[in-house]
Amino acid sequence: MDGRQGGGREPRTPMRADARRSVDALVEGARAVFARDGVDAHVKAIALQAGVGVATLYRHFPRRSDLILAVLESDVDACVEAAHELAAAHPPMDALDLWLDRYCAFVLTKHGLAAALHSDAETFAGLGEQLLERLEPALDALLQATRAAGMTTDAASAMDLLRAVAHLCTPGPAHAAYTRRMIGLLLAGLRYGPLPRPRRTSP
Amino acid sequence: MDGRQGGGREPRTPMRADARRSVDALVEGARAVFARDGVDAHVKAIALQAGVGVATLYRHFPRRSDLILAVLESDVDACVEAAHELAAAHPPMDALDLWLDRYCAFVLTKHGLAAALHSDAETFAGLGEQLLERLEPALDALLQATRAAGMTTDAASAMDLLRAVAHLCTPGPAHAAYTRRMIGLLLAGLRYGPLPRPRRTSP
DNA sequence: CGACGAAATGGAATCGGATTCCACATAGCG
DNA sequence: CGCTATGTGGAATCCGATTCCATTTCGTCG
Repeated sequence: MDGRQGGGREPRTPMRADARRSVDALVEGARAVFARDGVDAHVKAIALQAGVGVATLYRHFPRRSDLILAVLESDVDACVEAAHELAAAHPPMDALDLWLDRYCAFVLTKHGLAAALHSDAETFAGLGEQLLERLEPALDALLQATRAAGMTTDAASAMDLLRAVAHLCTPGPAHAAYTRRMIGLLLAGLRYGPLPRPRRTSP
Repeated sequence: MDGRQGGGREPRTPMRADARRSVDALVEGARAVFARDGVDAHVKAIALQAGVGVATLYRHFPRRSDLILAVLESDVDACVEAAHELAAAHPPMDALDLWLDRYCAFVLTKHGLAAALHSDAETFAGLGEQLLERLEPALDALLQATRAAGMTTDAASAMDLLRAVAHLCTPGPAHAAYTRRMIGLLLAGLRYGPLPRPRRTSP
């Protein structure tokens, strides 16, 4: 990755004003086009929507995944903030549950992009990790609170849960109810701890 | 879908012998190439491996997903059989747990293909449903047994679980331990039932 | 304030691979 | 054995991603 504008906060070389304008337009355009056409939207459509040429797109986002990542980052930040607010406004277990709901809604909305996060191709390798790592401290704080209250076991880490929910959410918005039910089950498992595994008797 | 060779068992018009040979070669070739190059393998590579022309490939499998589906079907059948064997050899809860393990291993092995199952594109729409529907009665039998023994609630159906595990497995073989842990949690949730949801206090 | 060099830009050119087309081959049948 | 519908290979076509480069614009420094 270039690291100049996608993930990094502090560009070493101050970016030229027109370049910053292009990047912003591109991210906004990509958000709109991804929402309309899905994650496999044509590169040209994004450039058109942003009002720039394709070369400009490629200059700033050499790989498609860079663009996806950029689009997702602002949503992630909103999720992090929601965690703090919920923690302040609710008892630990409720805050945890409600935040998972919030996170789930985020992944559901962006499910097309989220699917790309764990595509098998190298194109997307490690793309999602960066997002999850940003989310991790927020969820970890919620979890620490429920653990301190004796409401959950440590059978799964914050990262574990983040991944699990992200995966559970991939089927798409039509299955929102299903997803929420599965997350509820997962949470109950976390509450009571895993079952003892059976001993294998035959191979 | 064509329905002549992919999913259907009984072709209405008896297929010509050379055509059947092509189909078999294609499926075997695709299995090999997918395993080597991943689900995005070049169409040409598959045709080459099968020793046929690309037109032949397209004639029998107009869409890529048809080929993927064909490759997966035999593995699914093995899973169904395993369910029956485990049910006969173990107590209900153990059989369920062990079978989920088996199913998880299957999805993990074919995770590249499994990822395609819930891709957002229409290309793959409904592709996985067919497989899950074949698996569903097998798991349902296992679940009925655990329910009869009072070991699980009906908080999730067989189909629910099938989907959940399939999704949980998508990260890939490297995360096998993680996946198994999450499934354990899910199972514990199923054992004890979901937690009551908190009432929403602020929007 | 007004050049000048580096960075950025747009659109045309290129490239790669999926999909389609069609003239030829062969199985299955009388 | 010959006839017809079905199946086949590979060449032709099409489509979109990626790269290239002549031109424009920014930001700075004299």
